[in-house]
Amino acid sequence: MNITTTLSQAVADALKNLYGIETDAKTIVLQDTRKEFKGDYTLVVFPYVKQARKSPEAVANEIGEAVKAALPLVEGFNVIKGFLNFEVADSYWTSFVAEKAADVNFGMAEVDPNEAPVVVEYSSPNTNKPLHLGHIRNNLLGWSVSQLLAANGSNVKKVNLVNDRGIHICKSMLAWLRYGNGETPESSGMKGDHLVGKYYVEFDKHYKEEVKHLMESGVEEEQAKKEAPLMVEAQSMLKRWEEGDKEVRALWEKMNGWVYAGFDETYNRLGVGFDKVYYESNTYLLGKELVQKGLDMGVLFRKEDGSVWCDLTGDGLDQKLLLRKDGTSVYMTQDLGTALLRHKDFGAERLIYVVGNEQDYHFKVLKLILGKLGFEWADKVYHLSYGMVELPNGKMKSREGTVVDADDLIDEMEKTAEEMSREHGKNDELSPEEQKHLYHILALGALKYFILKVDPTKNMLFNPAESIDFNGNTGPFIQYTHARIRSIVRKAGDVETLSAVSVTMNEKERGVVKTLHALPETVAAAAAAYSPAMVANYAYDLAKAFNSFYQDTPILREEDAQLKHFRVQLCVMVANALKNTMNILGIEVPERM
RNA sequence: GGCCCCGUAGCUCAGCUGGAUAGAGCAACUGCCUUCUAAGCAGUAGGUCCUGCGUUCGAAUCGCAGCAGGGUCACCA
Repeated sequence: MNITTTLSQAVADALKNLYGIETDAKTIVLQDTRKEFKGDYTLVVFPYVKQARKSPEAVANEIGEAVKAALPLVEGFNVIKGFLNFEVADSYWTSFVAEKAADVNFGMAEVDPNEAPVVVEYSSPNTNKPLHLGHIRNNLLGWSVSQLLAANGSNVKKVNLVNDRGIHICKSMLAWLRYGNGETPESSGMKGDHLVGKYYVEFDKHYKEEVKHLMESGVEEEQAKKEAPLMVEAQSMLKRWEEGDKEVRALWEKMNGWVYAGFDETYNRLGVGFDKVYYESNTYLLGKELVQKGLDMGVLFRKEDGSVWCDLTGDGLDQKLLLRKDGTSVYMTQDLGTALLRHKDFGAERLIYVVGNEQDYHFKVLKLILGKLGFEWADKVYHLSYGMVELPNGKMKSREGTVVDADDLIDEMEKTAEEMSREHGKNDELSPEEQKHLYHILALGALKYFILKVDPTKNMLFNPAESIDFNGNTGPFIQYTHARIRSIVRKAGDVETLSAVSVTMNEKERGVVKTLHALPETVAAAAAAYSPAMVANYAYDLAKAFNSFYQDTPILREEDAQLKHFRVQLCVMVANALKNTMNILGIEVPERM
């Protein structure tokens, strides 16, 4: 059993025996003892002094005595004001290391593939322009949360819902027909998604001119925006698409094909992927039967003009449109349909949507309506709502050209990683391929860590200069620590398994061991909070604890064989823990750098 | 304007269900490489935890009000 649960139980027993206070052991909180005091776990006794009718010091001492008598593992305790610090015997920590050192997956749960899956949707791009920094946060989060839930034992399925149809795609198609002169990714050497994005911008440029001209000839702005010939034509193209017009469909397939090739390249570089990809062109009609069902059930209603709505005023929200008066569906309608489809496809235990917080309202409504439609799994829908990424000079605006392109950013990071590595000159003996791979994982390590270390729910500032920093609280720092440890472990050769565990630890070793010990509970807490940031912070703490230990404690140079083995095993455990936690973040960790 | 989120060191961020003197990194300044990788370690300096009131033995954390910032309120997705 885990030491903290054992301790909690002993405390609960003591409370009952000493003062007749009945408590559930689970409600007893033990916190890590602060560094400046002696001890490992601290119980705050203030909550019990009233019932015990004694001073905090007296209560702490009495509980301390009782627990110490009950648990041999508790070697001693000290009391400072109302704080009871338990001192856990070294033997507990050393046997923990001896037991777990050989477990390369310590702290990582096994996944049962037969269990009902947790379905995570993320990425979900539009196919009219390339991926940018905002998408990067989404992709990294989606991937990492999937890894995190899997590390906590969930059977995770990652899905992507590609928005491959709609007016925005028609705009790119139309502009390409008009101004493209048959340009292709091959003919131009341009990545497919960038090429299509180029024509999306092109459309916007010409469209704005048309609107401007119309307004100059006296047309109202709103009217002009609707009447501009390009817009009219894009609309008619969308209509032809929906009617299955062969020509339009062929062009649509061609250009989407370019985009997918481009996306795949970016996904590969980012190291993310999916178990299943849905396309909106296949799912956008879903949800209409649900509307009928809702009408039959009386949870939806039809207005005089024929449009269908859901009344959410009883829930403190507005009325929500589900079918236009012409019978066509809206985003919400589709999302209801795809949720049902996904529920059926996977028999999912949970449906997680990694979508920015600007859609909080949408998902609130989605869950409500699913509930009203009688789906008991509505409360299994979880919107993993993440904050926006801002730049030092403000928000990203595609129209103002202030977007940070995903591919450019990765290129930039790789270039910097190469420069930094060459400067250090430690990797000259690696082959060119190995060097290239190293630069890649360092670049992505820096980028991913920079983004994932921030609490997902919070808006974050992306400062390009800081993101490529390789010192301090960064991905490369942790990668470096791993490489350093691996170097020691390689030099140590085969390490015997520790049999006797009677070593005396120094404070630095204790720090490392205790941090390692906290790995399983950290993963569990992070998974419960859907927060890769908690894992990132843990990895950083562990690396820091190790480096501090490494600095002034001999490992291979240690003469005492027992101690040396113990320390090497610590190294092995830390290396594994760093590798596994970084893997949760989608960050690869090098053997040397 | 209604609803939602947010405000911690010069900057970027931690601080879990309330607990001891609020912590890291960057930037600034000091030291430490003939010794297991200095992408490191050790240290100095830097705070009205936005403001006020309240709950409590105890508040950065909970509640209310105010101020500042952001998001959202489409027959767009």
